[in-house]
Amino acid sequence: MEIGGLGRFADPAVLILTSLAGGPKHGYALILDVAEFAEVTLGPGTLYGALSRLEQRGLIEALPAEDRRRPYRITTDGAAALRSYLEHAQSVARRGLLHLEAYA
Amino acid sequence: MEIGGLGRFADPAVLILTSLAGGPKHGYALILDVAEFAEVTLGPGTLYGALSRLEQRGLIEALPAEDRRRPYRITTDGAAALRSYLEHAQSVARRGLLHLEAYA
DNA sequence: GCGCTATATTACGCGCGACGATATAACGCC
DNA sequence: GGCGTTATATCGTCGCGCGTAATATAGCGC
Repeated sequence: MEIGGLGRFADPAVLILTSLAGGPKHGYALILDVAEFAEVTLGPGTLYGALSRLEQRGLIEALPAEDRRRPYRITTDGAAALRSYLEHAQSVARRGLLHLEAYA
Repeated sequence: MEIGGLGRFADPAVLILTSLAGGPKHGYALILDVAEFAEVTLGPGTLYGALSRLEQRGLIEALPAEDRRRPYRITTDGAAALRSYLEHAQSVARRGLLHLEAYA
């Protein structure tokens, strides 16, 4: 972890939902997709832990397994929750970046 | 905590830095400011805990106390860390919201 | 058969956030 | 003048969830 920084935005639940909003995926594919678009590498424990919590909360649902793959899909509730979260995050980010303009 | 949701974006460190990017503030004023612009109420433990961690990491610095108030200011490092964090968060949020357009 | 990729599960430690209790000072109310 | 309320900060503790790593197994290349 880079010294002195905040790190990136790396909430596993949000990253997973964001990836699943682009289409159903199984765990391993999520790791790769998230690593690509968010430059954050989720460890297996982090990922599968977050997946089961998300499923328990009804934000994602499991699809019939193919092979050894266990795919997940975002639910309507999940999409709604993600949208409201991201809109809120955007508004905070805009405010912050605006204030930061003063700092060269 | 609202049933079934993600909650809002509520990382205390980021909310505090975002608020301080708008000017120095002491702890109690931070609680009020954050509550206003982020609709998130930080409890005292949450806030002061995050404050000392941020100070240890050099992202904020304490100013001379007035009265019983202990004001803090964001540092150059803090501003840089915040900016890169928020830009990254924005890019994730944009991607997510774009994908979500498919969902009605 | 060996090693590497793909894919998932489980266990454990620990940071940190959530919440509550406590302290104290200043102000307004009646 | 005592009382409730706001302002302001500290501390303790409890548990969730992240991070990491170890493990399992299947398939492919060679």
